[in-house]
Amino acid sequence: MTNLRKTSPAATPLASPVPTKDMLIGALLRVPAEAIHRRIIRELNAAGFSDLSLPHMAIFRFPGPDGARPGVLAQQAGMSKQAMNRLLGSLEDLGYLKRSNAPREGRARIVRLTRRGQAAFARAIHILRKIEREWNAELGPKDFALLKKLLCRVWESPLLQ
Amino acid sequence: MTNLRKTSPAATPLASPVPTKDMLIGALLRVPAEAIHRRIIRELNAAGFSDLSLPHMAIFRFPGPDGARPGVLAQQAGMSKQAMNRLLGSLEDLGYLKRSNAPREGRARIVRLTRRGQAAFARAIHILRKIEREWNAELGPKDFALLKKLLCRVWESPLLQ
DNA sequence: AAATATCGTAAACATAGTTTACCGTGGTCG
DNA sequence: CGACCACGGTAAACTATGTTTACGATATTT
Repeated sequence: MTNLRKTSPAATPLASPVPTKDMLIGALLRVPAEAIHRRIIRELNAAGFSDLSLPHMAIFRFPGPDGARPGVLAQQAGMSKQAMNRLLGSLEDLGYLKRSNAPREGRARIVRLTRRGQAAFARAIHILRKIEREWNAELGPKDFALLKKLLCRVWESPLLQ
Repeated sequence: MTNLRKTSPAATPLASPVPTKDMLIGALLRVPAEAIHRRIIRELNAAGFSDLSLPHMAIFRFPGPDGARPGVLAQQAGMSKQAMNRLLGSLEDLGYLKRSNAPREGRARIVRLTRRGQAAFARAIHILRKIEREWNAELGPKDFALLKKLLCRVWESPLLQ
């Protein structure tokens, strides 16, 4: 009679009931990409970085922000400099990084990960490697390597405008 | 001297300067998936559906919402029922769909695409097929089919929790 | 030196999501 | 049967996060 949870919070997406044969490349890429994304945050949260949320992942991802300039990070993430700056401010408040002035360039700034920031980033890489091992086991080493190679070719091609 | 644009709006993400060899599966999937996502919205907007925005894509995607129930759509999209309902309301206001009561089940509702909604969904599929043709030409038919097949295997595997 | 472009920042605003709460229907079990 | 409760959907308040607009400081150009 106490009002328990009667609402559905955000959950991991449900797989669609449609045969995979008919699926187009959009869904085939999007769904696993999102699954990985969510899992990284989940495990990062469980690993002591519970103050990191989804949008922070725009920074703790591939090449990592260490040594980069805010504007470049914004461009890589596909968001405005202002939005990126807000994110950076938030992560600075949380103790994951700091912004300092670039040497010899008064207007530029440089992002530096703190020790905690480095730990979180290393952890994210660790989780990703664990995921890669799982995929490797499921698909087999040859096919997994093949999948990555094909995706690399997409990356290097002019397809991604 | 009039205040022209001095700010960087959201742009398409910049490719990172790191060799693809070192990239992990997360980025390899995420970046092309996002590129496709953005392109579909862009072309949908250009094709006369300029009132559709990014979040609407949670509905106009793979199996399509026609005949589905709001709660199921929410689960598939990985968001709360309330958020999905807001989206559905927005799309209903824009004339893309309507919600009606399900027959024989007083509490359930059914989403139905209007003619305009069907047109938009068909257009999205059309754009995706065009993208597939481009990938097919770039990678070669064999390798593109292989890529899709491998992604299907991922989909069917228990990897995507 | 003045004009202008660039990098970073800040505040106002808009959008979109979660949390909290509720209504009506349908099933369950005393 | 009737009380209870689970379930699908909805609405409002709150929160988070992004864009728009605007600006300050530094570098560059003329």
